[in-house]
Amino acid sequence: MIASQSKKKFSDKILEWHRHHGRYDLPWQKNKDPYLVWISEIMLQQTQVGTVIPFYIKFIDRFRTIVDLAEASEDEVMAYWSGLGFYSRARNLHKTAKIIAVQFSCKFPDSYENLIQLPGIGKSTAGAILSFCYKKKFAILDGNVKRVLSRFFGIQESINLTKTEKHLWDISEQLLPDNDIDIYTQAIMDFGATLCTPKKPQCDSCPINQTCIAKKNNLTGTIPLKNKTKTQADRSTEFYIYECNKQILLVKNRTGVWNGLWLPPQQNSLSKKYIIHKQGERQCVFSHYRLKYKYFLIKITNKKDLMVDGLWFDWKEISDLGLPAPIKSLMINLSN
DNA sequence: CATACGTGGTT
DNA sequence: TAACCAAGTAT
Repeated sequence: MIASQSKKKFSDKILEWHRHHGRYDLPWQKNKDPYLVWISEIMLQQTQVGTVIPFYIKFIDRFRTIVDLAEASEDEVMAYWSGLGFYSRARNLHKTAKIIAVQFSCKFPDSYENLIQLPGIGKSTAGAILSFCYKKKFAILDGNVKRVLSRFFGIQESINLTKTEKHLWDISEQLLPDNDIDIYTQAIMDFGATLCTPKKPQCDSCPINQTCIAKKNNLTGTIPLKNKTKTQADRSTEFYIYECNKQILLVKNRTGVWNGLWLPPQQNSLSKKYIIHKQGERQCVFSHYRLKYKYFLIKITNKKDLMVDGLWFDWKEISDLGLPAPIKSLMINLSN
C-alpha cells in the first residue's frame, strides 16, 4: 500500500514534468478518436515511435474509419502493415474492426470488459484507450512504466516473473491520479521514453530523483532486471523466385512468423531442367531465432511447369504487397 | 509460466 | 559483432 500523500506527489511531479518536457506533436495525439488511438496503440506495441510514424500516417489515410478497415480485405491490411513486424497485430486489428462493426454497430467500446475481449487488445492497451479517450481511471503497464516503477521502488526481482508483473500492475494502479488521467498516462510514458531511459537515464534532471530507490542505491544500471531467454538454434530455408513473363510466383504463408504474408515458394517443384539466373545467401534475425536462407532466381517460359498453389504478380507490384521486410528488400534488389 | 511473434536502431 | 532494446498479446 502506498500512502496517499506519496501517490499524489508522484503523479503531481510526473504531470508537472510533462508540462514542460512531454511530447505533444506525435501524429496520433491530434485527437482522442478511439479508433485512431487504438490504431496507434497497436502499432506502438513493442515498436519504437520513430518506426511507427510513417506507417501510422499511411494506414489512417487509407483506413480513415473503423468501417474502412472492417470492409478492407485482409490482404490489403497486411500490405499496409508490411515492414512493421509482429503481423498478428494486423490480423487481429482487422478481426477487431469487423467485430466492432457488427457487434458494436461501429461504435468503439468504452468499457474495460468489452475492450479486453477484442483480439489484440490486452490489459495495457485497454487501459490506454480508456484513459486517453474516456478519461477513465485505468492503468497501463508498458515497458516504459515497468522501467520507471521498478527503478523508483527499487524492485530487484526480474520483471519477467508473473509475481513481479502483478506487483507492478498493482503499483501502477495505486499511483493513478484522480484528475488528468489522460495526461498522466501520456506523461509517464513520455517520462520513461525520454528521461528514465534504459541506458543513461537523466537522473540529474529527474523530478523524482530524491525518492527514487534505484538512484539512491546506484542501481539504475541494473534495474529493471530481466531473465534472459535461452538462445535458440539457427533455422534455414530456401526461397525460389520463379519468373515467367516478367511476373513472379508468390504463395500466401499461413504459419509461424510472417503468417498472412506473401512468400516465394520454399521448395523447388520444377521437374524439368532449369537455369538459375541469380542466387545467394542471406539471413535475418528474429527475437527468438536466426533464419538463414538461400535464394534462387529461376526464369521459366511456361507457368504450367509449376503446380504450386500461388499467384503470379508483376515485379512492379512487389512494393505494394504484404511481404516481410527482408523478403521485400531481396525481391526489389532482384528486380533491378 | 515460458514461448512465439519482426524489425531497425543503438551500444 | 553480438546483445539489447521498443507504447504487449496470445497461447
